[in-house]
Amino acid sequence: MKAGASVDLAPPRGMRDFYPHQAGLREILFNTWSHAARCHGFERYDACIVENLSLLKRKAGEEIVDQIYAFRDKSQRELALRPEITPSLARMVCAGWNDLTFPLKWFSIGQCFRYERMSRGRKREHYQWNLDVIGAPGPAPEVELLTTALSATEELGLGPAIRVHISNRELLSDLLAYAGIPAEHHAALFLVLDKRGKLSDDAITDMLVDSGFTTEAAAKVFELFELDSLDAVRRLLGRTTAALEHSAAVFEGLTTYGWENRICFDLSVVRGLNYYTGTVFEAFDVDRRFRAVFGGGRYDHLLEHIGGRPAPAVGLGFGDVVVTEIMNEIGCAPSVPAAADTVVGYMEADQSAIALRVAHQFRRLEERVDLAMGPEKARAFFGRANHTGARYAIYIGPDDVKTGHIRRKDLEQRTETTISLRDLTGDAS
RNA sequence: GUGGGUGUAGCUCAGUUGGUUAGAGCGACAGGUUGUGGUCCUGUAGGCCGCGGGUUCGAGUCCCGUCAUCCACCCCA
Repeated sequence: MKAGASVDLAPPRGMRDFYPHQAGLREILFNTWSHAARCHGFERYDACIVENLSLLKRKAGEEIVDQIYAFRDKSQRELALRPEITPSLARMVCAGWNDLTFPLKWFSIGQCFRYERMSRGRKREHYQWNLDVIGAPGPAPEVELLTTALSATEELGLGPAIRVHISNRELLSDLLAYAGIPAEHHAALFLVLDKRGKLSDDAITDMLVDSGFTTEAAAKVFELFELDSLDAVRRLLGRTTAALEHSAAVFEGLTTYGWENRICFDLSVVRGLNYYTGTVFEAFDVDRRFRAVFGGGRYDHLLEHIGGRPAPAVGLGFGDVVVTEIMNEIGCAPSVPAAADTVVGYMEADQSAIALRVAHQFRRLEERVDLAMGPEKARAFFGRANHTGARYAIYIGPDDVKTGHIRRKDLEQRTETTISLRDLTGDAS
C-alpha cells in the first residue's frame, strides 16, 4: 500500500471473504444441500436477513439472544441481523397460514450472524442449510429430516465420518420424573446436563446441589446417563411412555433407510435453544474433534408462542463452517471445476475477430469459453491455458486463418483436432 | 472472559550474544529461436520486520503497551 490512509485489508472480525476457489467450494456445498432437499421433496423458501428484534428476543437464558447483531434504523426501529432463520420461518408460516397446505416441507440456505467469541468452527457469520417440516406430528418428520441431511453428508464423502446423536427432551423428563425430580426443574436441569462431558461430574453435582437438589438426587441423575439405548431406558422405567415410543419409531424409520450405522442414542444431547420440545439431535464427527456438523429438533410450541396457531414442527440446521473444516481435514473436499472448458487465444491483433467468432460459436454449443483479452505469444498462451485448468485450448494464428482450419488441442491428452472455420462459423473468412 | 504461543515478501518460514544495504523456497511476472503448455535454466518485481512507545551510539532482535491470529480452558451453534 502506498500513500494515503491505510485501510485494514482483513475483513471485520468473524466475517469471511470468499476467493474464487473458496466460493467454488461453497457453491458445491450449496448445490449438494439443494439437491438433497429437492430429492426428498422439500420446497425452497427464503426470508429477510434483517429481522425485527422483537421476534428474535425470547426468554433470557439463551446465549443466542445476547449475541444478536442488533441495531436501530433511521426511524429508530429495533432490528437485527438474523442469528438463525427458524423465527423468520415461523413468522412466515403464521402470516401465510391460510394459503399454505400442511404439512410443509421447506428448506433454505441463508447467512446468519451471531456476535460472539471466535474459535475453531465458530465465526460471527455462517451459511446454514435449514430443513423444516411443519404440521406433522409423529416420528415421520424426524426421519425425513435426518435422512435428507445424512444423504447430503454421504454425497459430500463424509458418511462414515459422521454420526447423529439422538435424544428426546420429553424422554429425559420422564427419566428425571422417575428419579424424583419435579417437572418444574426440568428446563433448568437441561442446561446443566448439557455441560456433561465439558465439566467434571463433581462440578455438575456441585451445581445441582447449589440449585437445591440433594446429593442423592444428583447421583440418581448421573445414573441416567449410564443408559445407552432405548431398551435400557425401557428396562429402567419398567414401562413405556409416549416419548419412548416416539424415539423408538424414529430409530426404526432411520434403520429402514439403512442409516443404523450413522445414528446412536445419546441422552446427553440437549441443545442450547429452549424452544425444543421432544426429539433433539446433533451430528458429530466420530472422533469428536470438531463442533457439531448439524443439529436440530422438534419445536411444537414455537408457532403459537409467536401468535400463530399451534402446529407441530421439526427443524434442522446444517452450517457451512464445520463441514468445510472436516472435509478439508480428512481430504475429501470436492475439487472445484475450472472456470472454462476451452480457452481461446490468438497470436496477433489481426486474428482477434476470428477468435471472437470461434469463442461465440463454442459458447452457443454450451461450452464455457474463456477468450483472450489480447494477442499472446504461443508460449504465453499455452502456459496460461494450462494454468486455468481448462481441458481444451484453441490458438489462432495467421496460418490458421489462411488455411481456414483451426486446431483444438486437448491439453490433457496432448492431442489435436482440426476444425474447419467454415463448418464452425458458416463463414470462411 | 482466563492462560499460553505466534506476528518478517502473495504463501511457508530463516534471521547468531543487539551491529553494515533484510534472506531462502514456493508462487507471480519477464526472458531462454516471434507457432505450442506443466519439467529445466536465467532474470525481475514484491518488505514501515503487525502497530505505538521505551532502552541503546545502534532494535527484526531487548522491555512495556496495543491489535491481530492460533491453541487450551470457559461457553455455545
